Amino acid sequence: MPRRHWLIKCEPGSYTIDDLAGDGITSWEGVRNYQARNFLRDGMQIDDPVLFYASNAEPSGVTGLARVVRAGYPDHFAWTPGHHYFDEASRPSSPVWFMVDIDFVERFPEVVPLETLKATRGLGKMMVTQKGSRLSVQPCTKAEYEIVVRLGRRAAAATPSRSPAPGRRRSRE
DNA sequence: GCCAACGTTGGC
DNA sequence: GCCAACGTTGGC
Repeated sequence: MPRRHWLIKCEPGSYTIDDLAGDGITSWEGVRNYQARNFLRDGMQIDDPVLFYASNAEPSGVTGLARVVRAGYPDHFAWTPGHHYFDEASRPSSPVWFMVDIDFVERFPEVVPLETLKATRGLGKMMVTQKGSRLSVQPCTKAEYEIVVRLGRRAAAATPSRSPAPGRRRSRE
């Protein structure tokens, strides 16, 4: 099967690429949307590349890369009464919700903002750039993934305010 | 904090 | 099975 590529969203108040860098491997539980569930359960395979997207952020955008290290398995947090992710409809004998494990790969020097994604050639059809796209687990194409990676690795150089071009720097104040 | 877009629930 | 009401997501 060809390698699949993904984008996962999380609000910085919950989890960030820095948290992932610190944790290394983490479980990705708590997704409570059927379409996203299907991608977690049926789509994500070990070693699939993942874009890590910060939503509701300033700015929102892709902050780094992760990798699937465990394919879909039942979200057992749904079975713990009182837990934030508890759902009485899910049982060990017939789990409703699924999760994966991901591993940290890379933190971009700067976030690649949604605005940049929208303005970048080749990303016009990417799910995350569509209006009203709320899915927290999305597939993307290999080409889209690679474009975003290129943007992410160049982000620092593309931020003009950060470092003036050498030739234009004043030698003395 | 606003609100548009979307998903889910439940009355009928 | 329709659809209004409601809840949530997430850009802005």
